[in-house]
Amino acid sequence: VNPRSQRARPVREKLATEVRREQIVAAALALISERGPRGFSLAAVARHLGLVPSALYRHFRNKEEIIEAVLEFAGARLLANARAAEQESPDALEQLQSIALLHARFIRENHAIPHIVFSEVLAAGHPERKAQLARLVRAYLEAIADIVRRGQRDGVIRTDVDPASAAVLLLGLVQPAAFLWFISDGRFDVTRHVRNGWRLYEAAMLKD
Amino acid sequence: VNPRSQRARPVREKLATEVRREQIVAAALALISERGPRGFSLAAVARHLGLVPSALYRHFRNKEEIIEAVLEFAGARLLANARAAEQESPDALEQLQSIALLHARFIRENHAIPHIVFSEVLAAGHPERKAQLARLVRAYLEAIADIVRRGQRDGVIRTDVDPASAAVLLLGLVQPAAFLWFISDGRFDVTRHVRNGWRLYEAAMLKD
DNA sequence: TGTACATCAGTGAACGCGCGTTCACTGATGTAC
DNA sequence: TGTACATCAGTGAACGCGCGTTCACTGATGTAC
Repeated sequence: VNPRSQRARPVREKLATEVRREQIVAAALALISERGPRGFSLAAVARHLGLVPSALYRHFRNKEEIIEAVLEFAGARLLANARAAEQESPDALEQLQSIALLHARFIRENHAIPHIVFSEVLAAGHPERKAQLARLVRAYLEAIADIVRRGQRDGVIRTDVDPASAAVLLLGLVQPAAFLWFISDGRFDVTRHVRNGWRLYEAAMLKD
Repeated sequence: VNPRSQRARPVREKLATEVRREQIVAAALALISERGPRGFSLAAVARHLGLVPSALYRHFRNKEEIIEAVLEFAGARLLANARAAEQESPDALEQLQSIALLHARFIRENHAIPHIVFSEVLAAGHPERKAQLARLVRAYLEAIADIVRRGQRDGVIRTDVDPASAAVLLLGLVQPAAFLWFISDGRFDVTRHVRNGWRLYEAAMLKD
């Protein structure tokens, strides 16, 4: 036996907590994306970073806290998408289309999201995790509804549609597409569906 | 100590395999609905039926086979909904609305479905489970697309919409609503959203 | 109608496994002098 | 610039737990005679 291999992990790399926290969140997302919620174990996260499981406890109090950080990250990304879309064009309908496309891309590039949203991560977690997710989604839908209202004021969107319903329906442009993409192992073309669906959505919303 | 309690399970109830298989599938759905995918353990299923875990192996080869049966049951229900909707009215648009409402009700009454669809049940299971789900959803969407095509032939639906996209979009009427209902602990009104959303969907589909 | 027997649903003890978490420790890193 | 020390990220052994699964058994049920 090689004597060097008997000394376990001879060179240890120490990184600051802020760096490790980000790495751990990224590893959690990657693992859920690749192997589903069950693939997200502390052992797997640690292995991904070249650490030992107990090392994670230097940066998070427990697994629950890691899930909290993952949700926070995903929520921030969705809201950032909404804000970015608002910058792109002054037209409310174009902003809505842009949000749908950015949302589709986000899920396509990071399909941990549907897993987290529906999965055991919530069921197993404390009720606070579910409440956190509810708050996050509500903020996102509120941002979309605001755009719809602005479009109604500007005279590009029919005034007889309920902004909240229109926001949920925009989610409906993306969510089933992401779902089909997921179960078809990537064969379903999300962007193509969102573009096709958008034409219907626009036709329904457009002021005559 | 009461001597009767020392004799474990003095009266044993034996039921035919076909009966037990149905009970086991029903128990699995109930447990996932109430406690999420993690709540669906063989121990919990057995407890639910007043059995011992190993008894389940008289009726299914392993846990995987139970999941297969659950998916089969759910898929049959969705297709039955589609067929029932077709009986209710000759009008394609009314049939589509009916499917959306029946689907919403099915999920509302049995919210194991979103869990199963996205959750670890798939991630953990063999690839065949995912393929089974994909087949099931494809059949459902195909049934809906057929109705859209019929509506186009009958002149009630615009001919420039892609039937497949229209089918996915109908799913988008229901899926986000079910999701919001789930994370809001039942406070979101699914049926109200589906009715509101339907008006937009209809407006987009209607032949001028 | 009564008895003998085969079938097979249900039992309970036991298993190996991966999980999240703890704890006393080690030793690299940055700071104070 | 060089040394002593506090800090704290990382270690590794150990834990209790619930899980899916096995296996030799028991005894209720339905059938053949």
